[in-house]
Amino acid sequence: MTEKKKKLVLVDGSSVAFRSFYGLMNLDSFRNKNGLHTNALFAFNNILERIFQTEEPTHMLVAFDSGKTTFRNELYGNYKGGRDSMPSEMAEQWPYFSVLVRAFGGKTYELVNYEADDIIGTFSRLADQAGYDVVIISGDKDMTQLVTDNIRVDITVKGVSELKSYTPETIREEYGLEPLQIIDMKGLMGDPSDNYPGVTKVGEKTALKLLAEYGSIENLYGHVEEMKKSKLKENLINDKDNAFLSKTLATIDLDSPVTLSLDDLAVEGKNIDQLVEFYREMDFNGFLSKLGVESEDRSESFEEIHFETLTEIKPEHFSDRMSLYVEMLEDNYHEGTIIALSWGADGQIYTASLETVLASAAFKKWAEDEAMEKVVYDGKRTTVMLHYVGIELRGVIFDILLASYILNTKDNSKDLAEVAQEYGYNDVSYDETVYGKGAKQAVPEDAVLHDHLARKAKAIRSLYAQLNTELADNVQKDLYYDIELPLSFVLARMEIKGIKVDPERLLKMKEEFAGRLIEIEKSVYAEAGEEFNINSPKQLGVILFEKMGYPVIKKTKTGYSTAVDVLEKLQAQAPIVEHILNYRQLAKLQSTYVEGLLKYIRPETGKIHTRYLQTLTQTGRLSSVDPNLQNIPIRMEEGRKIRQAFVPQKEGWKIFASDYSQIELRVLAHISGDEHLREAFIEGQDIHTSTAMRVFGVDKPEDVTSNLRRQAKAVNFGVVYGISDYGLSQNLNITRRAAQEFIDKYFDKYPGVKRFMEDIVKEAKENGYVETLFHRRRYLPDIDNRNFNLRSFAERTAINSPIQGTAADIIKVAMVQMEKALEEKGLQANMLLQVHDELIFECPAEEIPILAKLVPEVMEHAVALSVPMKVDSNYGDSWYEAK
DNA sequence: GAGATCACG
DNA sequence: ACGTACGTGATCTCT
Repeated sequence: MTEKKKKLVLVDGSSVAFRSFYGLMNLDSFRNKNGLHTNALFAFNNILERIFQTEEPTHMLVAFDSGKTTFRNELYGNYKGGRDSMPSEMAEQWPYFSVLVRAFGGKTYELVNYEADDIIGTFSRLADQAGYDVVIISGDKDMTQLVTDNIRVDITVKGVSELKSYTPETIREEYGLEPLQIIDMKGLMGDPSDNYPGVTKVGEKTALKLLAEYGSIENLYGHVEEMKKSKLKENLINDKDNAFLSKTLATIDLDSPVTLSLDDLAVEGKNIDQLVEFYREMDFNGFLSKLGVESEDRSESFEEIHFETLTEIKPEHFSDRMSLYVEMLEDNYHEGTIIALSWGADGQIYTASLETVLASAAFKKWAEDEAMEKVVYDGKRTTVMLHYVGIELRGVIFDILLASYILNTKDNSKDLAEVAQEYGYNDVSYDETVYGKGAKQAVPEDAVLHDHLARKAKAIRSLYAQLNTELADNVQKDLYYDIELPLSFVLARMEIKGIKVDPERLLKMKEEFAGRLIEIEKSVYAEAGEEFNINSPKQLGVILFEKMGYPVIKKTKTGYSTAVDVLEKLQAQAPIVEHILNYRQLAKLQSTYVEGLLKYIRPETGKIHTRYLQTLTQTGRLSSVDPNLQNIPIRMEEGRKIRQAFVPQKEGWKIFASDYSQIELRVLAHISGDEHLREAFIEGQDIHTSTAMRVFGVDKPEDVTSNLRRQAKAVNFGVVYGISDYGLSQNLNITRRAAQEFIDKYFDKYPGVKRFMEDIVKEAKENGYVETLFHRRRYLPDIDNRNFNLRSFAERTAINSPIQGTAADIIKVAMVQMEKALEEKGLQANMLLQVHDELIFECPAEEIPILAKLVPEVMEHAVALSVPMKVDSNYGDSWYEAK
């Protein structure tokens, strides 16, 4: 047996610790019982776990910077000068990083006068020479200078959740440089974060260009006089000293006087006792459970809970304002099975099996009694689950999950324990701990199960007052009580009602598509000269760009892009592309819509019951799953025919649909107050034509060509998305410069919109969040991030969220009112679907004239804006015909 | 489980 | 200089 090759993992402890800290900036939610912040330790633990799992190192070292000054300060006094001191939230965690590493069985090391980089550089060289495989993990790209055939460098991206690997090949690909030339690049660029200058006005692009030509700083300066006169040449000459100094500073010392040998770095294996102790100290209960010690230890640390598991339920087991929890492991409550239930109030908690509950009249009576108020966790889910066992839940006055989502859209876990912990309540286990996950998921013995459910019932009841107060503090009680909570029950009824889908229609399409797919496949193979999997972008890329030699237009992380916009650019020169596009379109329809939907038709009723996720999106929109009925094709006629399968539930009934016209732009007109945008809506103009006239200086609407209108439409969309020149240029296939001109023109003509955009970003910076008209919040922690990408994204989000979110608020109000109106008028019509700005109903044919008046009436006046709302309606024998 | 692609607003 | 349009979900391939 050959010995396994030795593998050394070197972690840049200081840099990864900081990345952990800033990557998981949710400071408030990561504190242990003593108030110590633990966010960075939590993230650091994750990365250590991943290292041991994926790399399986035989040797390992985590290096830390030591002290304030190093030999580099002797070369350059200002080295790393001007840095803010470590935030106190980080400083208090600092001593624990090495404790954690040692518990994992790894070594830590620091060396006076040297940085972590130098320790790592030195050991990587030693290990490379000794024939080890070496992996370096850091948040600092400078490390890539250490890459060799045996040394790989992984740099953290997105906090620490992702790593990007650098090998000699990837460095050549990305920079066109050999690893050692990274030092020259840094020399020319300098490093603002380490506070040393390079050559004035030289950034990455220029540095790469220079190195492509001259190879190194030394050679560059050997030939600098031969360069033709330019600002660049001047700067290079002036800053020569800087360039050489900063190259020296950027060079990692491969020969630092380390006092350990490679053998000292051998991995010792996890010290479970130390890990358990550490996790307990930090309150990392999730990690404890992964060690398999959680359940006993954790429940020991729990307060004892008093509850009764009933085998016979009587009226005295109920009182007003109790919590209610119904347990089911499946996500999809339309087809899952209830395991058991729990309910109660202070000092009076009960649990019972489903069988026991169904055998008693008392439970049903209490559950259905509107006057008996209940607090729940996920009211919609609870309502639907109980409906399927013949109980119509009423009297729900508070939903913890829904409230938590309103308070912070990020706090929306389906596991009650996670949300509870967010609010400082820890006396309840995670579902994963109790039930396990994946293939190992199972219901535990009754004692454990009922204890878990009793704790949930207690948690729900305890959290109610706290969340209610926070809603009041945030001025969100109206949003919660008048919109979201009533809506959850409207949605429950829509889901339960379901929509009828004609399987015959879909089966016909399936057959037709199958035949055509085979034909198209043949054409593709004929053009390509071989058979391959057209569904594989990887294989398709090889055929298109290697075998057939078409020009590469765009690349993805993993290879060639074969997305539509790329293929369309090839269409003129590549006959195969037409077939591929046809294939893609049909394959999508076939797998996602024809076959996909058929799977969801319930044979007993012929209906599909989607689930709306009310606590998922960051803007307040709904989403739809299992199946998604909010993305049924409409843009292409071929796909639109799918809608022919969506029909009314009864003979002689019709499908009726109403949609808001331009709701987001109307919302923008309202909240920005821009007079020109408002005027266009008040006067009932076509908004894109009106924008075209103003932006392109056209006097009469009839002179706006379809092309101008199309461009204006793209600009309008761009505005709603938080416009950027690049985004618009991509969308319109024009130059960035032209796009920027459009944008400038637009802002010139719609100054109110411009002001809104500036103000809302300012507001986000001041408050840390933005709001809709109804005070729905979205927190934007990245709004001040030093990373340009993250910050820009947060800024665009600050612009878009109040617009998209207010539109979502409006249709939600309309839905609540709509259901009430249908009820009051005693109509048979059912509201079935919501697709962001439209509502779809079914009704007897004779009710069509009533709906045609009632629905737009309700939708248009659900909310009064400073511009009118407009709603268009249609109806027919299927969803397809309601267009 | 992630990435690419494509369906919708 | 940076590298992008905003919000979603399902399916397929591939590691």
